[in-house]
Amino acid sequence: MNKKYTIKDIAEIAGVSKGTVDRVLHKRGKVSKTALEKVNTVLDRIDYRPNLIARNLKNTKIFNICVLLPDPKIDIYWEGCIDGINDAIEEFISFNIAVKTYFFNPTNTNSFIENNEEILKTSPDAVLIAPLFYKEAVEIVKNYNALGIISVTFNNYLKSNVIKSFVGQDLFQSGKVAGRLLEILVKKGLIAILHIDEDYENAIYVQEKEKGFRAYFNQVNNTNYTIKTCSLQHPNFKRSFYEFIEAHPNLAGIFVTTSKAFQVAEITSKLDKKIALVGYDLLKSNLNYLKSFDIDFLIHQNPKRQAYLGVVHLIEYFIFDKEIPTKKLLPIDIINSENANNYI
Amino acid sequence: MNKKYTIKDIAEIAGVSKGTVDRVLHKRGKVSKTALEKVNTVLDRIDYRPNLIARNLKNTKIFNICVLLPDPKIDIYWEGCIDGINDAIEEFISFNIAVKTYFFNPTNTNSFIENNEEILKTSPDAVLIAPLFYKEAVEIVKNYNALGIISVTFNNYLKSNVIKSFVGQDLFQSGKVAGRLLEILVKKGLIAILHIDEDYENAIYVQEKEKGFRAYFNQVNNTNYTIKTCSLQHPNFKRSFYEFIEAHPNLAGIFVTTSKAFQVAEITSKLDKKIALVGYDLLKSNLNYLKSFDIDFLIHQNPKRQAYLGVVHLIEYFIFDKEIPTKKLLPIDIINSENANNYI
DNA sequence: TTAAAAAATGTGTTCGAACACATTTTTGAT
DNA sequence: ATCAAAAATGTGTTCGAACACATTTTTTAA
Repeated sequence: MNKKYTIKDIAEIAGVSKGTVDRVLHKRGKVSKTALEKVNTVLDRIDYRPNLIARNLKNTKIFNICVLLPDPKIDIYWEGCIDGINDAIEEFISFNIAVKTYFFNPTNTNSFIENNEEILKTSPDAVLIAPLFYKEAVEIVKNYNALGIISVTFNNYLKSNVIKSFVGQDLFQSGKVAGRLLEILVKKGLIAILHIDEDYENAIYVQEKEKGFRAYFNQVNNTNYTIKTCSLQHPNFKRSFYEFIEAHPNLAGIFVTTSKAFQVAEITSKLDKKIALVGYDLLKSNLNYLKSFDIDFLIHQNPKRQAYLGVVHLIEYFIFDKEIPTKKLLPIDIINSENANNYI
Repeated sequence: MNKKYTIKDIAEIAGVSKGTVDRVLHKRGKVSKTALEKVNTVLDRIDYRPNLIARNLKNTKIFNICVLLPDPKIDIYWEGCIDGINDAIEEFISFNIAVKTYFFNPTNTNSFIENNEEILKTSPDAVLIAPLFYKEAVEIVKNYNALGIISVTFNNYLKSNVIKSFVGQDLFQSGKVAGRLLEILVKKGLIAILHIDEDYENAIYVQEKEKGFRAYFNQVNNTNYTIKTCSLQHPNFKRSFYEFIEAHPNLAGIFVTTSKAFQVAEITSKLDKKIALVGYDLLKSNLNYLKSFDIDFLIHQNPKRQAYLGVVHLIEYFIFDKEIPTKKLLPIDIINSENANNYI
């Protein structure tokens, strides 16, 4: 382990006071050219790293981080985020960090906007935000930037040059993962890409998954398959899905692009032929069908870890002056009946 | 955020000096019953948590952690551990932690023992150890315990009541994961469990994988398969494997229990029929065959994260008085051609 | 009762970075 | 040359926990 230098050491070596060293390090106050050169000569020679422990003890400013995400009571997918956020809080409990979580109704843009107003009242230093509503989110982060508030997004990618960072999964690539899985599950026939309860035209993230899925089959140039997109909505989901099945007797596999594979499995599990099924997310109802082999694989988006990393990145930025990665992509976890328990 | 109390606050509320509060907190020196009660009454009322930042600034003892693992130059599987260890070091760079890594030759118990002697000379506070040599490792950790040195194992489980913790993968369960994967890959026929270059009688870890694999098929009671164990060694590996293939024309799938699936793929990729293949570990040579679909899945043991967690657990124990989990099992990551890049 | 020893308490210092403010030096104007 | 202002430097303090050591109080023995 290299010797750890202190400001006092540098002052002694350079022949100046610790006040002058401090002023050089922080470009603060006034320093003569002579003193500046003396100190910089020493700094060039040694690997000085400030004692971050000491720094944080002295600094009493509390950094205020807000998290804005959909209400897990309305969409259970987001439940793990709470744990992820709390893990981050606990890990940095000794540092001056305040983290506050706000939930918006994922079916109501007004809720999104109102919660944002509440957040602004707290004068946050940074906001971690799941930008479900694209248009509104773009305006919000622009406003943050104007106010000097750092914004980081997670789960849903938002193209914007004022966002500091994105934490999430490469959805295009996850579509390719699903493609490979379905290729193994099904030797030939029709594979449906199923969007459930999504406004397909506006849901960029399901489009990305579909693109990746199709790209996989283009890439391997496998002509044994027909791929068909199908977009179904509640409350007619069941009836529409039955009609789709009857209209496509060579249906062999289904790729569900949202968390709702369990709704498909509920129906396919009762058919007298096996239809392969790949979906997303470790909801309890999905897991039940995974364990009974009615769902073959799930792709884990790990919202808990997304939220955790989003908060940790911000904390480390404030506390340790650590660079925030522009984009942090999570692994694309493939889940089967036998490894599911390791991920929940 | 709750108010953070200091020792000074407690002293004021209790009507004693901060020295007395310190003595109560640390059961140090002498404290009268009266003062003890006064302070404890306050402590019962508030959630006092010491400022760990301040504590670590004052404490100048350097905790000495050693890591003993196989030489990645000899077995590349362990290469990621270096990065994992360095990540942990970097993350706690501001704390008084010294981490030193020692490599032993994984084919030579003397090397293991000699490195252990070197470690003992440094009077470590803790050792993270990959106990490849079961018998020798048991003696070593007993000695550590007698010397008050904390030992944590990773990757290979070692049954011992003096080891503080194990970080690794549930190998039995990983065998079940492989079972489910092979069940999907192959509808019927012979599946071989292949141990390559392992002294099967002594290699508990490949036995565990096999047990898990067989347990999966017992559990689903699927009679479409015959499962056969095969143990092959270099330098006759190729010849023996060809003989095995010719002796078993209905061979449909292979489960390789070690990192050496690439050696199998080298041969199966040239056959005029497809044999499904599931192996372990993201060695470059395995990844190449995964990308060309000659290996269908790999199970990632994530040695990097094992080493990282092992070191982090020790650091947090020393620095934050954090409990070390007795056993920390990593997720059993299923890797296909499309998500591999996310894990390397 | 008194003095010495033991018990108990209180005060000051340390860790290292950040920074306020006191003090010294330099510069510019008269 | 002198004085005032600006530039520059140095010293002290703060953050909170741990702990050494000075000081006070209580107990014990004669």
